[in-house]
Amino acid sequence: MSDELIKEKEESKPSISFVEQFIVEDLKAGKNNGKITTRFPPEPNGYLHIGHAKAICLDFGMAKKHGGKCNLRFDDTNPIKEDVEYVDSIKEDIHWLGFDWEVREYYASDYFGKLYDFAVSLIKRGLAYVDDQPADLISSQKGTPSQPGVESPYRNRDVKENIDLFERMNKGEFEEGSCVLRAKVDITSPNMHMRDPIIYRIIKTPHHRTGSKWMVYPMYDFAHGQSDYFEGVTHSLCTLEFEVHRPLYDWFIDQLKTTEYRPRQIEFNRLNLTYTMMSKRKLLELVKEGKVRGWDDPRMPTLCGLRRRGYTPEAIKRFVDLIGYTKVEAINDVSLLEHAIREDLNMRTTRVFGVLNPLKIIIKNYPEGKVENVELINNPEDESMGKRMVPFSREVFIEQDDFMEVPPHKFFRLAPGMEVRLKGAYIIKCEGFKKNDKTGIIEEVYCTYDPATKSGESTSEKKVKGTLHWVSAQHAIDAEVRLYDRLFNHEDPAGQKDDDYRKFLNPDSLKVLTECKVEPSLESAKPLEKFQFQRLGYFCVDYDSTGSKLVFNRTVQLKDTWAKINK
RNA sequence: UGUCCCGUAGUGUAAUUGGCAACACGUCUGAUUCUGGAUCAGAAGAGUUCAGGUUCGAGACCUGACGGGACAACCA
Repeated sequence: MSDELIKEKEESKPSISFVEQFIVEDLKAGKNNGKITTRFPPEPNGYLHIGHAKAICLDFGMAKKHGGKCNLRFDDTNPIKEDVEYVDSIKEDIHWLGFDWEVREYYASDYFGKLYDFAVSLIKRGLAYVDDQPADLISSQKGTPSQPGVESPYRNRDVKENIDLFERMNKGEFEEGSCVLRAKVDITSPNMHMRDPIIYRIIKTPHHRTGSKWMVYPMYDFAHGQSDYFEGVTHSLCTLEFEVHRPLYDWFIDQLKTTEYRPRQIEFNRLNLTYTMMSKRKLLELVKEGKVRGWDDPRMPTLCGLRRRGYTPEAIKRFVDLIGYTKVEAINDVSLLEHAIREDLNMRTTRVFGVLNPLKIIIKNYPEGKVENVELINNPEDESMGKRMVPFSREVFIEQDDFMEVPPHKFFRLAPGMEVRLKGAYIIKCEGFKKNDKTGIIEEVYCTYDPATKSGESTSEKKVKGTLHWVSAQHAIDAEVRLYDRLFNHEDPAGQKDDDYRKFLNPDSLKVLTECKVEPSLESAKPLEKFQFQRLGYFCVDYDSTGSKLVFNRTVQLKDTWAKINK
């Protein structure tokens, strides 16, 4: 290939998603004056999860890239399920991800008046009617996906009566469930959503924003598209399951529009991740049943859970970028998410020493009482992060896994007669150990060090295969470390027809280690601060930390080829 | 028995809109390394669900199968 060809290839634009292609086509065609406005429409009935992050990135991302705005709109049409608690957390999570709706914080409930008026207008045009039948009857008259529905006996009530009834519904004169307002579309349509959909129902539970002003609330299909319309949204991006709603979305817009402007719904695939699930209802169950410690349990796929786990917004956005937007219902491998966070944390975290399962090493020829401060590089990937001093002394802790009485082939760590380097300090040689005869546990290991091998000023030619992390016993700080594993031991726990997802909960998803030792520089670490514990993984200070006790969450392990060889 | 959507290496996405499949993750080599990390070099792995058709030429277009999914909440 010629240099020019290579250059051409490198400069060619990365492909854009089908969603963006539609947007670009619309913009080029001059639709809606060639402008773009999007919206992110969460229902305030739960916490945001990483699946929402995918939608947020698209909604805000497309608007920004093409010179438009993205509104935040709470889809709060069901007071029974919704709460302000969720509104606040949703706003916090969007900001944390790095997106901003500026002053455009809207609520579907802002439009209850307009929506009501539109409903009345439909009634007047003979396009909506009050149905007095009970829910199960209406439902059975709708037919099934393969059988057309039949008309309600109330379908042809006259306009005056319909208006009167609808007004009285809203005044609270009727019981919940006693009647509904339906759009008159096509009861025989092959699309169930077109079979005279219910557009208003009576709910007497007070709404978190409008209180008891309304007794009648619009259904999703009657609120969403219209809200888009009221806000001037041009591209209403949602997930695949709303594909069958689109004809109804368009039908309402047709009844509503007075100019050329119209919003367009485009559906993309939702995010599925292996070994977890995104159902808000099921996540709520995990919380309520105490299967996890709350919405922000670091094992949860919620944004607050990932945040507490040590994930960064950059890594999440990078991940979302990697998986793309298509119409294929896919399940994404968590290993890709883990790749994204490792890549990010590798560049930004300070390397520190932390020993999870301490084993004491006594260096017999190192003077008692002597302390040396050895210099360590904070991040080999980024020189500007500087260096720090770490105390070294006669007794240090190393990882239990780093010593074996009878080492297997290719074990480059400590074993009787073997030499290893204590990173940043000296090369030591194992001369013996103390073993508890009853338990078989190695309690202490005895070594000698070679003073000529000090890091940085070594006068020795000596080389060793293994380098260990360590913490000086007398200087070590105690810490608790929480190790997380996948919450479920099935790739698709919620997708098994015959089995409840609870059956697949991983009993080992949380391991708490309380005897850990970390280097003294971590003393003042604050919640959410992130580190690489050398040779182990990335860790993040938990909110549970107190002045006297540090608690760390393991975000993700480092790749471990030794563990792989060992299998 | 319906309508709609989808089907490209193990996984997720590409393929200049018809010119004989690329990237990322993962996997496996090797180099390097005071992190068995990172980095670097390289390899294996799909002939695009199947069968027809249109075409000089099809992953892409058409038809039909097959497979997966969505739709029967007074949820969103």
